[in-house]
Amino acid sequence: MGPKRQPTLDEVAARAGVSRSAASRVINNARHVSQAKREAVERAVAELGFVPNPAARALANQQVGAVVLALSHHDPALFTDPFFAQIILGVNAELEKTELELLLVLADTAQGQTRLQRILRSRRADGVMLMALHGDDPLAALADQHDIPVVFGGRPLHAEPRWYVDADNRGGSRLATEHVIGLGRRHVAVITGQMDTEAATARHRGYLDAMAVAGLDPARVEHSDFTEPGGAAAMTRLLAVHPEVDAVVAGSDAIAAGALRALKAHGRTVPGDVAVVGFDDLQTALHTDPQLTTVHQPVHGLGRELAKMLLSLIAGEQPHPLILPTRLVRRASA
Amino acid sequence: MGPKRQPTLDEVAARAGVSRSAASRVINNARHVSQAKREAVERAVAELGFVPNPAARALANQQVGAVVLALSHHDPALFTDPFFAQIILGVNAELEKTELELLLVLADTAQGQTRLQRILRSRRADGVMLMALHGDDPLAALADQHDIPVVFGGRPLHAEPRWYVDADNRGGSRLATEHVIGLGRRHVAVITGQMDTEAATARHRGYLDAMAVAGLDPARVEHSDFTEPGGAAAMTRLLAVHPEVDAVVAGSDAIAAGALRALKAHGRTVPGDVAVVGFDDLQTALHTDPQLTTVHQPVHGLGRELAKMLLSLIAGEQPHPLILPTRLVRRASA
DNA sequence: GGGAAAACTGGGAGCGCTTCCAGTTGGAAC
DNA sequence: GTTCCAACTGGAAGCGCTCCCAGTTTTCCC
Repeated sequence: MGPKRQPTLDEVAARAGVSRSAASRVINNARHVSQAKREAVERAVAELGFVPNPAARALANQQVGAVVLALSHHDPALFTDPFFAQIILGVNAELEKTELELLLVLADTAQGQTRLQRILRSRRADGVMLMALHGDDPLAALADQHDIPVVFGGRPLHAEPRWYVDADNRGGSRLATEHVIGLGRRHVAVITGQMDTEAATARHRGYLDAMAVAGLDPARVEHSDFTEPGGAAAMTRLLAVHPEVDAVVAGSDAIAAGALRALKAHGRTVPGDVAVVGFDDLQTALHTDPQLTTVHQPVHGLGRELAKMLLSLIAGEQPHPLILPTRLVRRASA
Repeated sequence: MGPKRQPTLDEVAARAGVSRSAASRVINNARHVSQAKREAVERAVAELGFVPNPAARALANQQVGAVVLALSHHDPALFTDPFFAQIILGVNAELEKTELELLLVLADTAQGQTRLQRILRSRRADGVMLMALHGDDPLAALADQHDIPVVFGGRPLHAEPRWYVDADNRGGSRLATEHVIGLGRRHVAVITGQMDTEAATARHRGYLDAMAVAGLDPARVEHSDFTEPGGAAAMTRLLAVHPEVDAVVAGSDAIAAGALRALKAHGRTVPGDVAVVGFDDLQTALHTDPQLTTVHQPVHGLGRELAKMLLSLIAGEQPHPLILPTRLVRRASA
């Protein structure tokens, strides 16, 4: 920590022997600067190690040079899910191409909500990405209340936002269900995530779709959260109520991992006695025993598209909502 | 997105019938404001929904109201480790008590490095938390190059930063090793993380400490990265070279999980044939089969302490480096 | 009731950068 | 040589907020 103040544009201009305006034009490589002055300024910039002050820039420009990624989840433990890590990586990958910084807001608590509100109101960012909304989430309404672009990752339960990126949850889940039915399983159960999320309900619908087409009874259902312990607990309940179950379509890989553990504890073999299909296709799916047959959703891509959509919105374009395809990945568990 | 411009301090002042200075004093609840004016201003603020513009504030104040958490890792996949999620949660928990925003920088690529440089130079943040440095990491040197507080999470390999928070890696690893020795194991191996990290080398040293005390041969060592596949590969190598191994001290839970998988694949039972001890005590440790005996390190707490240290540094205090205790958690694998 | 100390008050000068605008310049065309 | 136009140039006015400071009002003692 040496107290060296950063040089200002004025100092750069002085050193280069030009006016501040000219220097500014060079920095922003605008037109109307002669080659000579441009080079002089560039030299001065390099020599002084000048970096424009973002606060001053933001003030003059009315743009901040930062966007926020808000992760809304009621349970901090959920943030531990590699899903979010992949989203962040995806967003980051896209942002790295720009000069924009990433503000991370964990809007789980009431604290976080207020925080996000404040950010929106005060123009601390040029745009917002909002992830994983629960049904009662007040964040959803925030979008059109403020003069700032907001894109959604996934959809809120009871609203269709103007801009969002989502995965084809329903289609993917249908694929998964069809797969186990194709395997000859007839007592197919489903373990959902929180039903106050769009993802969980859509995946449940996919299951219903497939079961209806096959003419099978879709009544074997347990609700859970998106965690491993939740999945294990749900599986245990399922075995108690429907001991005949011979396949499980899980709402996520974590749930499937939990189900696997519970099945093993109850002496059932996988996929022998019970076939299990997950959803997400994260690293976890490779580390279970047996490895998980699962529905792949492009999580990293979702993050990237989220960022891209926001960028194009900030650039004044009018992007279309996006639904990314999902596909079945066959491994050992089904 | 309604184009409602946010009100400015001037408008608030006008509405409250006071000067801008007075209004500013109220906002920052400084002294020298009569009760009457204070209330008038507060009313105006509420009515107008005024929120101070951070850019203007930053410009006038010379403080930004944001800190950055920089995660340096050479492999994006590593970021997926729940370890980082916990760190982020811990940091966030502490930051929520303040008005500071969190800037997330993934400094894995050269891009990220430049980015961090730029942030430091341009005073885009009031402080920096730097995590997980590899030995050759140029980030380490950044600390004292700029007039901005920097605290380290973990230590760089060849440097002792002025301010850091770390876990007692050496002590924890020694505990783990002593534990398996106490179990009667004599052919104790170690699988390390990347040896260009301080954490991995310190944990290796802990193993050496315990082996020396017990008078055992500390030569069974394999190096790996901190991932599950890495752990599995290392375990396989270990079995090939030292088939007599009866205990493994792993450099992380992920490594241990991989080792477990490899052991099972090679027909060894755990803990029967081989005892396995992990390090971290993250969720993963509960989801392996058998559940992992492991060294607990307070990751969330590490994040919190990291943030607290930075805050106190920003507040002008001189905090001391901190080493958080680790402890052995006994479960089924050893 | 007088005087000094304490408590307010608002004007104004920045913080560092962008950008409008009224000039200048330098050629090319005539 | 003019004339004109496009390409430059730099002064100046902000962007919204903080804070110093000189001036004004209150409050408090004796």
